Amino acid sequence: MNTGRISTVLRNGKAGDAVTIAGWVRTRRDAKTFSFVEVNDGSCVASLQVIADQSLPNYQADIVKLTTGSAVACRGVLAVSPGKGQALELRAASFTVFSMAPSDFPLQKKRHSFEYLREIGHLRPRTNSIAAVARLRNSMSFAAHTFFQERGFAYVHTPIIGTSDCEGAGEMFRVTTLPPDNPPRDENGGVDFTKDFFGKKASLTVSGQLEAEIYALSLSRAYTFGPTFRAEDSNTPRHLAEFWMIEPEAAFFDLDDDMALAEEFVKYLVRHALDKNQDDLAFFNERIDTSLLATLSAIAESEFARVSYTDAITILEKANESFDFKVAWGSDLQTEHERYLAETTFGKPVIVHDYPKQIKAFYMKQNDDGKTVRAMDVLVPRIGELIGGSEREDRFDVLRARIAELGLSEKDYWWYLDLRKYGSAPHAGFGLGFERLMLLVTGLQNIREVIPFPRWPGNAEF
RNA sequence: UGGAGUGUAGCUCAGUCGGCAGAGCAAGUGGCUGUUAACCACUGGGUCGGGGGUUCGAAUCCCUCCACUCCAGCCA
Repeated sequence: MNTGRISTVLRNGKAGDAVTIAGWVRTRRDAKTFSFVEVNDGSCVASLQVIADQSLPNYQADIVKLTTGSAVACRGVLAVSPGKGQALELRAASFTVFSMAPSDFPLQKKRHSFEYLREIGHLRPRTNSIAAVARLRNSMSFAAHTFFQERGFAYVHTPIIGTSDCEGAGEMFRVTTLPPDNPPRDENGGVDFTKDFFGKKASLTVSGQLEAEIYALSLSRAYTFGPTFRAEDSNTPRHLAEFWMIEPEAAFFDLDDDMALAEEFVKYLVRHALDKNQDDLAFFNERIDTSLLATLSAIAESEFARVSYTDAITILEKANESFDFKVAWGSDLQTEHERYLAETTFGKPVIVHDYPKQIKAFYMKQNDDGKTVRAMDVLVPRIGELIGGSEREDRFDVLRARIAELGLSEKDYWWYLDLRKYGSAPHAGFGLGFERLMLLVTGLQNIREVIPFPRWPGNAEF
């Protein structure tokens, strides 16, 4: 079946063109001697208005009974539409009905709540909103790869399953093939994981960073883009149990290079959306967030603010604002503090850098002041933390001492330490939560809407 | 996981002081019409989230459980 895409027909078609399209009926309106059938194939927000005349052989039998959700194909000729709302319409010469959606089809020609749509994950991409998310997500994925490819970063597939028990980024999902009801026991009565598939405890990855460092210290520039798993009991509009993270890692990069890369990356992606997904963004701007286009244009053109953690604390202490959480040097910035900085103080994305070492991970490079590390977070209005990154500790002795100081086991990190022993080099990287980016570019409120099949506590149906 | 809120027709919601279960949309039937979430009329459609209690009587008050949403924490 040689069908055209509706996006192409609407963009390039002219009156008189013979075309065939296929898709799903959004709505039908009957006139005296013909029917208006709006068909959408997911290629763009717009549907194509098909004129089905009563002279069609299956007019009475099928067409006037078409329901929302039915699957059809139409062959005919494009014509200038005399009605308002569309430039072109398709005058059908033949009209095939593949299947008629019964009356209990869950999607109707009206707005549904996103909560309801989550319950019908198998059908929700047939809505304008979720289809627009899917197209934009595809476009953003492609742009992320293009950005790094253009800059000499190699795409590295880091493992999904790992056995390092202490990456320090939250609760992990255990991977095992041991029988849950009667696992092998060791002499202390505990589960004997040496009998497990990998010979030790294994989990789904919480970050590809440590492995990305291996490739950064061989290819110089590498990045990962893959699924990431956190078994936290999180129930918020910004967290998922399974999400996609982009993690570039570059040798001979210091924190300033890292921050510059992060800023360039975010702007590149936003600009790409503004350039290549105008129709979908216009849809979100109209239906979801009327300030979206203005916000994205501002981000694309703004210079991100940079402020040290210490200066940020000073700003927050002087702020004429009653925070629920006390501001104090040495404690982590709360969401309310981050939003105040991004939304009120600077009114644009802000990069906070050089955090106290006690609130950051062991692998971050220590400053000479003995108190802070070369870490940075990119905070954006409305979303909060979009990116977290750092320059990595590349000095063998310093890293080893830090591991000991935190009571971590050196033998768990033997290969990570080896990287500092053999040809160590300054390097830095960051992690960008892909779904957080999607929140930014769609204007949507809940992260469960911007991933095709969201997973959160109690939910993994589709 | 803590705090707050919500749960009524397929969907979105109203339901007053505890007194016969409602509207719009969707579906079905008929009508009208180059329509635009088309329109008009009629028809069918209910475990009021589940369980327990108070009461002559509970969608409504009380207890409990469940689900979802928002805020917060964990973070990306």
